[in-house]
Amino acid sequence: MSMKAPRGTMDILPENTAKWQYVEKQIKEICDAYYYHEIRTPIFEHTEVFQRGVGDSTDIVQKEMYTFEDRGGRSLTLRPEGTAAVARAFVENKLYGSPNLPEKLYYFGSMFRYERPQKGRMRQLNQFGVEAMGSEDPAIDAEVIDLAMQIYRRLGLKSLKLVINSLGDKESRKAHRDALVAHFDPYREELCSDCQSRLDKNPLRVLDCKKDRDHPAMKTAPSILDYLNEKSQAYFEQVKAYLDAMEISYTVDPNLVRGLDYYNHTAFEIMSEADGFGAITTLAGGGRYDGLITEFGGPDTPGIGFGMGLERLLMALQVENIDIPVDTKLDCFVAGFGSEKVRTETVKLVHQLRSAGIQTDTDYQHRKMKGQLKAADRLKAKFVIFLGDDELDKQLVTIKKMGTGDQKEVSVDHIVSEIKELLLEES
RNA sequence: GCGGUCGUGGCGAAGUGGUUAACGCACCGGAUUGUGGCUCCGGCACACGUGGGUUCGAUCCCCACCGGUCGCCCCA
Repeated sequence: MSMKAPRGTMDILPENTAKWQYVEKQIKEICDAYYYHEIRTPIFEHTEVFQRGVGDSTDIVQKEMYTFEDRGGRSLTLRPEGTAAVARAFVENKLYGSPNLPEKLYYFGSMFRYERPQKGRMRQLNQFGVEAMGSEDPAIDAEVIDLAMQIYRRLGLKSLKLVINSLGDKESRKAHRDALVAHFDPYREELCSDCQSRLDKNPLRVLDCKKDRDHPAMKTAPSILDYLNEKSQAYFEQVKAYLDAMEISYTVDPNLVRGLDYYNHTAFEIMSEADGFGAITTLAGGGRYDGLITEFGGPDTPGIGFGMGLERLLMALQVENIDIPVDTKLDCFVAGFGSEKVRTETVKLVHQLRSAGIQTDTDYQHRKMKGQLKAADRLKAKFVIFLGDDELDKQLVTIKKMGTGDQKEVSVDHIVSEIKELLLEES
């Protein structure tokens, strides 16, 4: 048996971590502009957090959680999504008492879902997410959507589609739910087995079933939009008006339901329309969850947020051929060759350069001088410092500028300042 | 959980029921006694996913499993 990373997980190697870091940096800058602050919650929680937060009837809870018992017999679960945990933290730390509501939070982190991996789907996935808790202003809904779109736009993505919908408030949802059951019940036997149980547990989900998509009853199904009460209607209109004001284009899809139980009012999803993106197109999804905080024992507090898949974001960048600027040049390579005395001197010199803040590397493979030059070339070294027995005798080193091949001798005492100066000229 | 497809050195990629399993890239060395990127030459390489079966013999044929990948369900 060979040791391999578990199915659905992956190593992100140095050649790629630079891309991740770039993307994360861009996102953080945007969060800073929108004045959201980072929260870090545990990577696992008591299982109930997700059962109650996400909802018992959801796919996530029913078949996708990594749940285990710890040595103390507690049932714990690797977080499958971010919102429930942030809501738990919000209540536990009594952030609802903050004078600065809404509490505007963002997070980065790994989420875990036991699913069959495919393009754009991993068992350990990385998400960025945002939660704004404590405000029921349509403007914050629009802000959160804007923030998500801003990220994609800043990174240069073009083929995007924003879909929004309103699920209404409790009253609207109940009216719609009753209407749905009444509508589909006569056809119960004709629907797929999933939908038959959905009809009882969560009739809303019947609407986004792909198997029964073509069933005649689907087309005539009551739309949530027709059941929004006045307040819900007005709220949705206002959100759209704010999006219009920001010139963010969107499509209203009455069938956009979102899989999690906690959503109400605004729901949205951002998808990629780029060719070659694979079967899964959702880049980010989110919505309003006004009952979630009370579910965790907090005061009645509204909230809205979204989760964004970072693997999918990276994939979208690749599919749209967007280059990520990565600086791979090495400032300085020390090529030491000769006696053991030189080796010691090389170690010392490399240390000095690094201590002075100069990015420096050297050879550890016992390469010949020519091999060291090749290595320096591979590393895209700007300068190579030669240190051999001759140099040691004369207390000099030779500095070579790789771009031009120019070189000059410098006294060992002045190497650091000399290199610093040369690097300054380079940039 | 179900289905398609794939599984040969670090990477890419030929190939065969039977003596040392091509080749390319990469890497190391030499041509150039202490100087990279080009060229030529040489070298290195823990490779046929795992376990069974058929066979005198299997990397090749059969089966199972494992893994990758793509898709279904659903989602980030």
